[in-house]
Amino acid sequence: MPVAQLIPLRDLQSCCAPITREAISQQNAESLARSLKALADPARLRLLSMVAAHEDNEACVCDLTDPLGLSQPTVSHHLKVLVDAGYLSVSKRGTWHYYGLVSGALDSAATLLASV
Amino acid sequence: MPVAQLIPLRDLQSCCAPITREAISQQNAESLARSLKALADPARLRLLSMVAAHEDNEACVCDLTDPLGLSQPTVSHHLKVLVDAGYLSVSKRGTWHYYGLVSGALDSAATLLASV
DNA sequence: TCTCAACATCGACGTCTGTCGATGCACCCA
DNA sequence: TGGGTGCATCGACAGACGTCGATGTTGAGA
Repeated sequence: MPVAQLIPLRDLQSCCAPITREAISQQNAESLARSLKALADPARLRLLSMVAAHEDNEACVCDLTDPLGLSQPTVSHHLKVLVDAGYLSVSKRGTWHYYGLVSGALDSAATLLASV
Repeated sequence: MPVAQLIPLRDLQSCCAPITREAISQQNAESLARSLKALADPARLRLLSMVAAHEDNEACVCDLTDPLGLSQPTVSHHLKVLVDAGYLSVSKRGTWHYYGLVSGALDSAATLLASV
């Protein structure tokens, strides 16, 4: 087998291999980065997991604050970030605010990530 | 059908549903957050995608700087972050530094994320 | 050995982010 | 109607982050 078939032909003026497909667009990169930034915090990952660990996939702030070891305003802040990013939803019943998992949100983020 | 069967019985002293499984640990949350933080930036997502778009999944800095629209030190910084997080690897041939995808790294991050 | 090119590192800067105490708001109950 | 509770918002602060120009390092070639 000739060497030319073993080593792909390349433009020797360039240092790199040719491009074989489209890269992600700037807009899509910014959108995915925003979604990932909302998840890229240990407190928020634990909040998501703790909500998922509750029956019916919902929990109220009072049950999340103590196990997390953070102040109530900080927990509220993190929950707001997760709601704004579309991972959690809120429903208010009386004085309690119930945060619930948005089904499929985490999975679709993971799918987008794997396709980068 | 009795109401008791329509509305799940709950401890009325508590505001939330009971816990049905273990939440993620603090250590695992911090580890996953570090991995996600490395990805949670549009420039780094585009870098990963641009490397993946090159034949053989590798590219050198000079081919990444211009399309990204950032300065060479900034691109170098982002590449270092991706290498430190295990998403890229470097191989040096002469003056050129080739950044290559670490196979499976993105997928395993996506899998971890989906299991939160 | 000298120069040039590719890339990393350094130092500095403005901005964003995580955190908390203080405070405000809505709801329940006596 | 007044007090208490659950939660959000505000203001402030320290630390982390993204970016760039300047400079250092390493290898190739004259």
